[in-house]
Amino acid sequence: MDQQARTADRGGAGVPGGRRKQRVSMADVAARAGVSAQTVSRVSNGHSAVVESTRQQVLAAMRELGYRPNSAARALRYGQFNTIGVILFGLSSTGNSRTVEAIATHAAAAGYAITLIPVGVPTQDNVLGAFTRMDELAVDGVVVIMEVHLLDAGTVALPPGAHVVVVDSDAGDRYPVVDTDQADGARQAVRHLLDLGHPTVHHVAGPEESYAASRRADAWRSVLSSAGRPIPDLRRGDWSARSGYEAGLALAADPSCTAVFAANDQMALGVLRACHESGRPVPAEVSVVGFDDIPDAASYLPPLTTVHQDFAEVGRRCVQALLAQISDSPAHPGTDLVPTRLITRASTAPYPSGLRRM
Amino acid sequence: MDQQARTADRGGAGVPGGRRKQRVSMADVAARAGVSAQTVSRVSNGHSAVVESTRQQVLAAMRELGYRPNSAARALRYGQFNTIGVILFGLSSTGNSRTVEAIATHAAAAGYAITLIPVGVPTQDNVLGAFTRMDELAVDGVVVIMEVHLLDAGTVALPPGAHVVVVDSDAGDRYPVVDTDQADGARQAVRHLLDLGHPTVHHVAGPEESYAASRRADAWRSVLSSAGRPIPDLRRGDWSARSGYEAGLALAADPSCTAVFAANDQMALGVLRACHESGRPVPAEVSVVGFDDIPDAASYLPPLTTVHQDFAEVGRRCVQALLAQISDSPAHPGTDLVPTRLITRASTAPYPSGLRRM
DNA sequence: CGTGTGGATGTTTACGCAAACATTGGTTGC
DNA sequence: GCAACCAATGTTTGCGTAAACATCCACACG
Repeated sequence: MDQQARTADRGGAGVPGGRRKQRVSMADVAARAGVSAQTVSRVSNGHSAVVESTRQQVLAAMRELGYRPNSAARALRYGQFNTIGVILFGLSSTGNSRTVEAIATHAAAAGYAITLIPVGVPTQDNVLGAFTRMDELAVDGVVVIMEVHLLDAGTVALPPGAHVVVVDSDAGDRYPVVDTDQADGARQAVRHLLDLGHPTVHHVAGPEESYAASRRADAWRSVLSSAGRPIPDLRRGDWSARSGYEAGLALAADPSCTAVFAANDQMALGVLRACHESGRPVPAEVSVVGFDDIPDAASYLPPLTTVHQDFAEVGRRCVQALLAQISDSPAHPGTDLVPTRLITRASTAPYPSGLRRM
Repeated sequence: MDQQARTADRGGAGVPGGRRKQRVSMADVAARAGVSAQTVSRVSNGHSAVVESTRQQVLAAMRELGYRPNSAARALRYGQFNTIGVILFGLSSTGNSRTVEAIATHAAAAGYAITLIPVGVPTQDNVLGAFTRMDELAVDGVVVIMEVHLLDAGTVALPPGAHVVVVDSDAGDRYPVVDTDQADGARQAVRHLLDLGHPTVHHVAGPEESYAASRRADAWRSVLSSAGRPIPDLRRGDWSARSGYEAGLALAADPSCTAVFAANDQMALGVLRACHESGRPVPAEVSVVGFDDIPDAASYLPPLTTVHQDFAEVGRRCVQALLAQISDSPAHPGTDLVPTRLITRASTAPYPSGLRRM
């Protein structure tokens, strides 16, 4: 009775109608092929020499049984999982999904899977919690994509000894950081507008907590300042087109405003709409530059001049840096900047311009 | 420096200078607390009764040593990983990232991590490969987000016995499917335009391979047909704003075209631009409806009337269905439709209209 | 021919955890 | 007062894998 029950819930009953996915193990393959489990292991990993005939037998057995190595066991044995963890705040935000996709792709190419933990609210506790979870999951390294000032402020200290790469942060003195060259991108944008003859450039910035937003705003300010131009009050949005629209309405109402640098394309879209509705044609009266170069930007009205960000490259470098760390161990703090470039489209024009309407 | 000895014989040899992240195991905690490993396990899982004083001692030891359970060992023991795999084609495509985010969030709430494998080119081999990888990773279930006709065509058969939920596919007869109610959304869009008095509705469809695109196009055709309206030739885009723009140029050149239903918001954006550039104001001369309700749509010129899709809900239901399957086992094929609703904004207007310009 | 040599394969063991079983010591019930 | 019992805790075992070590056998060489 006991015996039976024992066997039963072992193999897979328990649940009504439930055949527990009985995995095929090396032992099964070994039995089938008439060899030892170790030989199966050798074939599976191609390590030691196995005589060809044996090899074929084992392979055949594997095929017939549908054998798949169990990565849990492997991980237990090796202490590593061939998995990279990604902790991020907001997957749907413009660049993040593309960065993650690139990370996943490159990781996959190196035989790593990626495990994702989104953090809803970026508090210290949540980030640390995510890290703990990653630790339990025995990931080999972690990419933290956290645009907010959490890591740089030093409020959150990542577990020492863990392999980690940070994206979009100012923690370059303490962690290896991969980031888009925010400052240079913003400089290009502002200079472009200045070069067109605009006396100064207004800025619709991203939220205060955002590291990228600060960097862009800082660069904007510094270019204006070193060019000896007046620095208008900065308007803040929250990255959304709606917030850009609101800021844009205010800007459009100011006749002295002829050039706007929005900290991302969505907000630029909002500015475009605000200008349009306020009867200030773009680019005839107002020039607008965005940031990100999302695919849609080329189809805005008018097509948006913007700063192209190479998210895929960011992802690639993350994986590269992480893998280097995993195999080489020593992590070198420092910031790896991915260049940006200005894409000139139809939303910017020389100033002063003939008052042609668009 | 007892750590040295440990490190030396434990994992850390091999690599020069490599201190392999020496994990703290139950045995370590047990030793520290002066109890058996099993007791630590009991405390860790809160299963059997442990006397309070012992419990506290163990907890203290855990804290001091920074103990984290090793999920690899756990997975090996239990045969399951508390991980959900997500296989998808194109993370950055509009809805996917939001769906994935919702999946990750809900999965996390249930104590599951998610592992992501993006498939670059959706061929049978790649999908199967991803599945194999998931299998190796010993995930407990898999969500497949694959908008292309791969699964429905039956070309790709998912491994039987695996717990799986499919998003965005027509495989409802063979797998549990969670999907947005594409057909109903499209119907709402087309009816809306018809109700406004337009004699018929043109359609800019998504790519042929896309399941969602087919469903939307079918619904469009069926509404027109049952209303006894002429069915214009359908134009195909590839979801991008650019392709929408190209289709839009052709449409705008046709004076009989007064209403356009674009299969997604991006293409609608392109149509908007095409109409604008062709001097056919929206909505005065042409009404345009999109699909998805991406956040930006509200800021288009003019703000876009579109069909709202609840990606988060799709993600939620995926997890729910998958978890039910994991604990209950029997999977019931069938399609779970998440409702859509039309969001009326400024891109649609009655027809015929006074010829006011926008 | 015996002895070494080395290649092919088998056996043992440990990775960290937890279920099953064993042990201990203190109650309870008759 | 002793058997039956229970609660707290310890011991054994096995999950699937692969490194380390142990065998075995064929072949070469003195």
